[in-house]
Amino acid sequence: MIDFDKLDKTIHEKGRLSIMTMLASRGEWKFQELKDQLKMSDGNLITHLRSLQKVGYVSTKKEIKGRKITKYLLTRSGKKAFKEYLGLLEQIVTQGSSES
Amino acid sequence: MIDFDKLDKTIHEKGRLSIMTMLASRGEWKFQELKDQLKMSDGNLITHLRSLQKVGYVSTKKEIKGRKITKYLLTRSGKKAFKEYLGLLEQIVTQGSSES
DNA sequence: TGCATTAACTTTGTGATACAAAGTTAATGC
DNA sequence: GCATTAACTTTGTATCACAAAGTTAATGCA
Repeated sequence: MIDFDKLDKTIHEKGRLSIMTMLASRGEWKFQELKDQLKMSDGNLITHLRSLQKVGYVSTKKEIKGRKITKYLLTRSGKKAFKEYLGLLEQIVTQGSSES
Repeated sequence: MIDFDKLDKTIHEKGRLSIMTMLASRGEWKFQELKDQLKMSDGNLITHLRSLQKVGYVSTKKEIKGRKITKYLLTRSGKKAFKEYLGLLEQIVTQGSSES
């Protein structure tokens, strides 16, 4: 039986899952890029990013020169947590496709 | 880019996802069996089952003889929706594991 | 010098909902 | 007829996703 208690609630939410997937697929994303791709409001996006930072999955890089630009990326711990989350998804896919 | 809008919100919630996974892996489950396996309260479990029924993913079979027993199973539409949901999970796993 | 513009926020309000606890109904078996 | 059990229903609470609007600070152009 799959242990659904292990399913990371922070990652599992749709908005944050899409953020995590993007960050995992490519190193760094600007706030604006995430916003454009995911079509989220400023408030919603920043809130999700904040909660991902709070649990230590995401960090930021600030541009020093020019207009203020913030880039978001996964931390080591974020990569690990996401990997584990994907492991669980794989289990679900496998079990769900078995159709016994 | 993965289309996260297609991610079925009814299925995606942890509790209902675990129910759907169980129902997909084996034909019929008694209310009691689901409750024991998933360690949910009566109220929580029945509420999730109701919302799955409401969207037509789950149906019931009642025992006619003996103590009242209700069995839950996926409908055709539920199987289809779950399959599509799993398709999206697969995309996420694939993209997430690519680590470009 | 100052004004419009833009990025990245913060604040606030609302509606939805996961979940637990406790109560209800109806049937069984002793 | 009384305790027990399955399958609910009802109710309350706390969380949280999301949008809208306001804030701050920096830029570049008039």
